[in-house]
Amino acid sequence: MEKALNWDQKTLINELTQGRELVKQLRIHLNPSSSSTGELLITKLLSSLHKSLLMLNGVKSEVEPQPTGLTIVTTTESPRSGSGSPRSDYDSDLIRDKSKKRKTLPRWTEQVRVCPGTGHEGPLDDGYSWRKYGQKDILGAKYPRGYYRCTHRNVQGCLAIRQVQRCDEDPSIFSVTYRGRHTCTQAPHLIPGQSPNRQNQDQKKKKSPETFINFQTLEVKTEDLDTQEFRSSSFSFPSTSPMGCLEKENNIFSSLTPDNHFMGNFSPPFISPTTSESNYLSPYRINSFGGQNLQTSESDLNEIISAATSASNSPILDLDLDLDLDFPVDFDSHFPFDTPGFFS
DNA sequence: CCGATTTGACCCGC
DNA sequence: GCGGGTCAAATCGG
Repeated sequence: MEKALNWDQKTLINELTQGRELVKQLRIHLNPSSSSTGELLITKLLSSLHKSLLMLNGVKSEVEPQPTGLTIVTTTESPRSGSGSPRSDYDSDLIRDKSKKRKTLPRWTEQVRVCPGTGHEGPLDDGYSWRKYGQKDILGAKYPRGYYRCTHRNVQGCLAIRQVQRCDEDPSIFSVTYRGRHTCTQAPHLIPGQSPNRQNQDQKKKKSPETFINFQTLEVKTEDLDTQEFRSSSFSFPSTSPMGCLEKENNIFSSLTPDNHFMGNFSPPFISPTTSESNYLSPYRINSFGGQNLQTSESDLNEIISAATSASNSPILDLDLDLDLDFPVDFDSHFPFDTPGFFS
């Protein structure tokens, strides 16, 4: 998307990126719970690398060289105060209680490609249970846009929403827009590393024989974020052909989550069973603390946080703090989110 | 029977 | 008025 930087920069970025990945791997190798100091150091290291990368790229993003050859781009999506915030039940709540909420819901878009050759395509499954509540033909778009919300919306009040739209030119590419974060404690199948062979399903049962098997995140766009991260998100579902699309990479889940760290917003359970046996270590944690993949989301909070960040010079304060009132914003940056029941 | 999807109507911001 | 987003009744499917 973005034009390429000059070669030196690219090389530099490449190196930094590699360094970052190495650090992440190092983190994995270290017993995460044993050394908080080590963890902190790593976090800081990552932060430095991250900042360097950001500086190189400016605020906007740039291509991160992919070991897999896949190009992932992260871009900032201009905030659109958006149309349509009609009254849905939950919307009404939000609107009545705090009208700003809706507009500032964290939002990011991912370009996801269904792997060709698998013969599978269709609804993307990121590990969460989505319930379709609408579909709409979009002007200028060849394919309709599907609207999904978290299945547990009613039960747990989870406000996560997802919009899926197939790309005009390349039907194998879906543009998946997420809005809001999952506040629900998702089903067990969400816990990656636990039972890799049971990660999709929940939705797409019926008439869509097409079960999503492999996809790649090509692009991640975020909105309301001033902290960007290049995302190297390439992953594949092992359902049929784990290596269908790409070779396994140990950074498969290095930076998948656009925003959620602990809330588990979009943490696809892409643990290739052939890739990782790290049962003892939840990738969530890795993700979460991949550290700076996290971003602030709510624009309002954003300001506050960025201010705080620059002021305190805290390394990883660009955590997603869209916790609203549910959560104090002052938790420690190296809070042990690996606590399983942390949110329940 | 229950939960998910479909689909036309409705709402709302621009 | 238009278009995007959501609702909700009807329908589907296990």
